[in-house]
Amino acid sequence: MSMQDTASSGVALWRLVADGIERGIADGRFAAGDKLPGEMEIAETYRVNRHTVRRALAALAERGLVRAERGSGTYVEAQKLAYPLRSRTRFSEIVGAGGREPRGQLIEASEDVATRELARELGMKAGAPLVRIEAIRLADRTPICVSTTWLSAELFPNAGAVFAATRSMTKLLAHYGVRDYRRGATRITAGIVDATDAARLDLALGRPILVVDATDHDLQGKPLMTKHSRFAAERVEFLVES
Amino acid sequence: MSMQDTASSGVALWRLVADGIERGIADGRFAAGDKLPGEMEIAETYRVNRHTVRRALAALAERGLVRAERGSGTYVEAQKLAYPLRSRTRFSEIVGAGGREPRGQLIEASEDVATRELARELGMKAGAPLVRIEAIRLADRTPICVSTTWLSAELFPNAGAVFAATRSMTKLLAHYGVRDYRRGATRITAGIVDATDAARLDLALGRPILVVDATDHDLQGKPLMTKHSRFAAERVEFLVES
DNA sequence: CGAAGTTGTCTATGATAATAGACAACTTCA
DNA sequence: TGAAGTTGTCTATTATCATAGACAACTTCG
Repeated sequence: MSMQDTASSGVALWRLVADGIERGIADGRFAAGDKLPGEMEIAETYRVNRHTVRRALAALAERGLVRAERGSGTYVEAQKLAYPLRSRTRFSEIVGAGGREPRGQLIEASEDVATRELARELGMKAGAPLVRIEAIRLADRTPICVSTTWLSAELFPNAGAVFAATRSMTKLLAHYGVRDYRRGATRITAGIVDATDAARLDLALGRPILVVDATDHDLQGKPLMTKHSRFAAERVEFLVES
Repeated sequence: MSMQDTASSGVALWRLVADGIERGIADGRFAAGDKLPGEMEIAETYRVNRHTVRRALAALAERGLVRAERGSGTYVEAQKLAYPLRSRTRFSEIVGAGGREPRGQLIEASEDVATRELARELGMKAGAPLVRIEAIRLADRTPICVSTTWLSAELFPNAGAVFAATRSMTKLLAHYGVRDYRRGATRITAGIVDATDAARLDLALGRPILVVDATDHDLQGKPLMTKHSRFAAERVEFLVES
């Protein structure tokens, strides 16, 4: 097939090939680490020139989805999501910047009371009412992390329902009039996934996780929410900027 | 803006302009009969050459969305076919109500056996003989949708030939003594047209389709046929009544 | 080692995309 | 009538898209 065969669609051929391969990766036909078919074979299935296939693969490689090994083949990258940790950290922006679609999903929302630790982080008294939101975040269809978020039940009444609707912490805060916020200190540790999180993250038992604790503040420095997140270590790599 | 300014996306500039104008028509910024901004003005808003705008407008004109009048302007021509989804849904009536002439055409008819899913929909056993009818429906000469329809080969023997002659599902059923029928649950999703359907619907590659799965029942609730239809999203607008 | 298969790179050609400028043909409106 | 604004058409140039062939560099495996 060449562009002039079909009524010109305004979409480059290599883009169609790249989209096809990417869908194959997204829906699991090609798993992480798998070897893709050879360039010649791909060219035949899409009925395009090998160079067109190379263009498509180059685009995917630039986004880090695949990696070519000379003489051997092209492999699906153990697609670790590059996750820069800055003061202005937004999951949706990070995932979107990688050309993938961010999704958030509420697992559970409940009322809670502040432990001494939580109270200190959030600048309130121990025993104060909190909203606890358990959520999962995905890039395309790949689970990236599960987070437990605590917010003041007084400042953010009904926060669980709002998050369920907006599926985004940023939008949740905007709903209460918070237009911007900053991340405070972020603590990173590692651990082994427990059974609950393993199921949520579609991870095998015994695999490592990155554990991140962080508190977000408004521009005046007032604490807004504190988070306890568990990332699938095999899918993420944090970038700490110096 | 030129293609080399942005990281090359594999989508032609004129296509971006055309999509932008089409969205303006779809969401009502430009109503049917309205005059579009002049080519120069469009070129400035999108920061492209006037010739690029003309390419975009030509693509829209070929699809019948706009009509250029020399010396005067370019006008919005058509509107989408309003397609209400009710229990009594007849393609011919919907199209006829819009003052257009409905047409149906057989693409292919073949014998098939019921998968478990089809068997459940049609209330039969898996492996039961089916007739599969691939058909296209048009309003005047514009393709609206392609449908794959499955019917019991025992209840509707030779259904393919009957449809080829009558070109209407309603008439086909009447031929077997079914005087009236109702639509059951309808499932609507969206997707991207594949190469086969693109050719049948006269759609460019990469354009969206509405995917509708539905099963029709007789007045006693017995399943008659189940359909898998793909509508050209740019030509149809579903109306779900509350 | 040697053969087969893979990715990387080079040259070359034709079609398409996008830009630029100029002018004709036509409509609208004062 | 005439000026302003619109679409239609022409030539020209540059960059990108897609194809084609050939060969190098490398990996894998018998």
